Amino acid sequence: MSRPQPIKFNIEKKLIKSNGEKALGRVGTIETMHGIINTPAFVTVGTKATVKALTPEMVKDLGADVVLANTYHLYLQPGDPLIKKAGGLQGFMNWHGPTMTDSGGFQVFSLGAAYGKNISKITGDDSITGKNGAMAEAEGRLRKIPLIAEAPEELAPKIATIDEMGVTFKSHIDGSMHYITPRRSIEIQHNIGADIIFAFDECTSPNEPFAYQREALDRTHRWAKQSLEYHHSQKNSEKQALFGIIQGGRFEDLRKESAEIIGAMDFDGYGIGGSFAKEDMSTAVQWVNNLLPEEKPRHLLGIGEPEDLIMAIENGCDLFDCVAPTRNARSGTFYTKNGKINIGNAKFVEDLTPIDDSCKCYTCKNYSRAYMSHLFKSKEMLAGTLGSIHNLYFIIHMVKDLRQSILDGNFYEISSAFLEKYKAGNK
RNA sequence: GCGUAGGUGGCGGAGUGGUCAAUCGCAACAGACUGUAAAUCUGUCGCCCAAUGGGCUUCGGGGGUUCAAAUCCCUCCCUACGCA
Repeated sequence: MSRPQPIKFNIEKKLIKSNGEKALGRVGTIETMHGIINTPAFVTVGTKATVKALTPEMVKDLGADVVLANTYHLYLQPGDPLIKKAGGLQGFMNWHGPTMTDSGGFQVFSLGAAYGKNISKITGDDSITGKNGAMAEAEGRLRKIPLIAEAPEELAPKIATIDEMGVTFKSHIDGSMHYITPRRSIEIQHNIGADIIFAFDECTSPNEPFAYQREALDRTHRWAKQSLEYHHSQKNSEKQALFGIIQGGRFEDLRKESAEIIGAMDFDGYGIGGSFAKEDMSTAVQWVNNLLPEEKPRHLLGIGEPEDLIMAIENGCDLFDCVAPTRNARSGTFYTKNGKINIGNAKFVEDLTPIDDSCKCYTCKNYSRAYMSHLFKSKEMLAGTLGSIHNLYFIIHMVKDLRQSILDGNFYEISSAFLEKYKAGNK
């Protein structure tokens, strides 16, 4: 009955509301083969076995506990057999702490339904209400291109298509065709060898109607079962933990059903997936976390703006990964306690103060906004490095501070004080 | 001094009688980015306005031809190269 546990999750303290009621949030630790993750924890994204612009030593020094890479990307390049040969992800990329891999499920979405469209992990109302479709139609008329009304999907450029058994991808690198099934995703993730891996799921577009969400959810549930069964049939399940993923779009009944079905499967933890409208996220997380088994860790996939992290921590998520800190950093958008700034703006050219005067990161301790502005304007490589150090430090330490505040019993004071200043700065 | 090629918006550089306030690139100015198709993408970029439109002044200076000129002619100024 009891199989060896690849990770051990301990809850140290639960969040208590001011009226004495228990909230969903909690503080804990996840023990993996390669070290401990103190939760809630921000998971640094290193899709292609590298946190863009940073060495592993920098990532470690700025306080990251864990790095997440991507199955789809590493399978295509350099190929998972090579990574296995190189000693797994840890050995290959020289990161000796805990690691995770995403299953490639998100690429079903970003290379499929969302490909070429203005839809992303967080989607504004415009695209949900179909404004982009209308604009494309107008453009089509302008160019006298006949629109095939009954088959708009055929016109949509996508390089991933779904069938019952799996997903066909056209490599974004060289155009070659690849077929990934749940089992194949787990096989690849076994070769990559991260401490925590994810079941292969279908992340749906919020534009899809209920009927499709229903169909996709059932498929994701079947895939979850296939992922889990294959995983447990392999020795790797003794050292790698597998997380199942909850989907269900914006629908309460689907989300709850998914939490119950996936939550009842013997996963080592759970991921909450999906593409959200901003206002949907908090409710979806609450529906799901009220139902998931309390004693297993929960990962809110792909989330990470400061206000979202506060919501996620309050509502019982233990892990969250996000490309925002590093992607924003590389395009010159930095987090500060007073909101985000764009270092490219003219007002920073001669600003000799640090990005955030209260920040203790390497960048803020040693460099000014004027210097960062100069690095960006002159397109120097160091810009992305110093910027990523700051943004990751900011987000990781923000989460660490919130973790501590739960231990100290002042989460609500700390988080609302943060939000007040942060939102005022963003206007 | 003679010859040749040129002088276009902050810069580079298209255009060579009408559809030109003038392709494009850079710079500049702003915005976006949430399980990384991303060191990326988008918008603005002569001036003004009651602004999915309208008005005004522009293509070295001046003058002309024409219904119409950045584009043709004359003249002056300037630049590069060649010859003296």
